[in-house]
Amino acid sequence: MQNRKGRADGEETKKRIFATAAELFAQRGYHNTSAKDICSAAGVNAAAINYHFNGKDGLYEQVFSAAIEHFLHLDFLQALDESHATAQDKLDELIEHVVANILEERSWHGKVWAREIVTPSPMINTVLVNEAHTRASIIKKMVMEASDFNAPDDDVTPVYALFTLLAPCMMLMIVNPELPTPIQPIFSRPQSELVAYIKSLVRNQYPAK
Amino acid sequence: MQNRKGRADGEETKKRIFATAAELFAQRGYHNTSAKDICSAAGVNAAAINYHFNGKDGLYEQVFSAAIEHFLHLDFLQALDESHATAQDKLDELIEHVVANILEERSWHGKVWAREIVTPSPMINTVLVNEAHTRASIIKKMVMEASDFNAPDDDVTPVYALFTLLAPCMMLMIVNPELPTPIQPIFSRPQSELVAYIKSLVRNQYPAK
DNA sequence: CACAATATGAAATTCAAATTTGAATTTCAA
DNA sequence: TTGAAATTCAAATTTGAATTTCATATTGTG
Repeated sequence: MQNRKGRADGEETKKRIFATAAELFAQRGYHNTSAKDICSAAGVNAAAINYHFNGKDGLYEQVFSAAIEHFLHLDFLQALDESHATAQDKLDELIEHVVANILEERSWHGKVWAREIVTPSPMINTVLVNEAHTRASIIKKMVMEASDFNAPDDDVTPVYALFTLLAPCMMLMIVNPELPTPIQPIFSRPQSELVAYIKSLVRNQYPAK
Repeated sequence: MQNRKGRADGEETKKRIFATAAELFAQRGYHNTSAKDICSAAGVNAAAINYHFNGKDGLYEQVFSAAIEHFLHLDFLQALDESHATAQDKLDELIEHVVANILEERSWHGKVWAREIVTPSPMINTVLVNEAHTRASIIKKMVMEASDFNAPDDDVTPVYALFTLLAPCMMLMIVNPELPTPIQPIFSRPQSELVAYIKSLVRNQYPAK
């Protein structure tokens, strides 16, 4: 019974629901996205979410897990950390990678993450402790190694350094580029310019090595 | 009939509902705050919101209007703009003012604003065009005057400058200090240190005058 | 072929939140 | 003191979203 293959399009429907839900959750957030919205956008029946994901919550949980898995992919970070490039080069590559990720058309991973920070669901605490902490440590280390600053007993310095990198990224993830905000022009600039901007922000904070 | 004075505590109840709602909307956002939550927290009957504010939407509208009115108060900005201090001093005072506002205990104005940016309600467009644009222009001008950078035809520069100031502020407004995020330590630092940090971020972006 | 497992769709149910209602209470002013 | 307007309250209703049900359709396998 377990390994019965089943009807061919089942998996297809499931994937379509997942993809649509990810987009919508990223765009509008959990509470502004009804199950019906997802189903009609995906062109499937209302019962499908329940059948495949055991309800809207279950669907969100899977979307969020995937977001964690893919945004700031741990393997990438660790490989970068262990590479033999100079600290400055590592940091540059990280920034390029992150900005590319954020600006990528239909990249929902970062947005789902960011929304979870702004309006946390019950799963946030575990995730922060398990996933975010590991990644943050690696990034903090990289940022500090690239500067001349040798963090003393006062170890809040790396946290500020991290903050300098995170704040503009978060902003880019969260603000809707369609809205006539004062920073809207930034969204139509070339990606390389944004990358250069963030690099300089991070570098100028402490004396460069 | 019009100028009949009416029952004494009516205004009082209305104020209490408003204050409670503002706190809750700031803390949890519109969709995570039920009308019943507001009423029971305010210790009033469920019908009161409808009676005084014509429903939850009407209440939110008033809270948001007040947030616009009080956060980055236009009079303050204009007075600062027209003062005879040096550009650098003006900018410093602005940053001090904003950070103080954000960190102030029970200051809901900025949070309601920030949430509206993240998850816009239908009123956002008008507000951005009418209110945000005016304020952003003044701030951009101040940031640019304080730097050595003379904006050429390429006028995206002031937008980046604004971004450098807004991003960390937005982050502070949005992230819940109770959550074990990687940047949590920042929330227990003295306010003066945060102010100094943001000042240096903004100053270092372009050659100081 | 036929049945067993899997998937879909439309309609019904459940559930929680917002709103409305109308009776009771308070206040003010004539 | 009495009546009209303002306010409060508890209960009922409405609304909208999520979930469940069940009848039906599809597919692979014995």
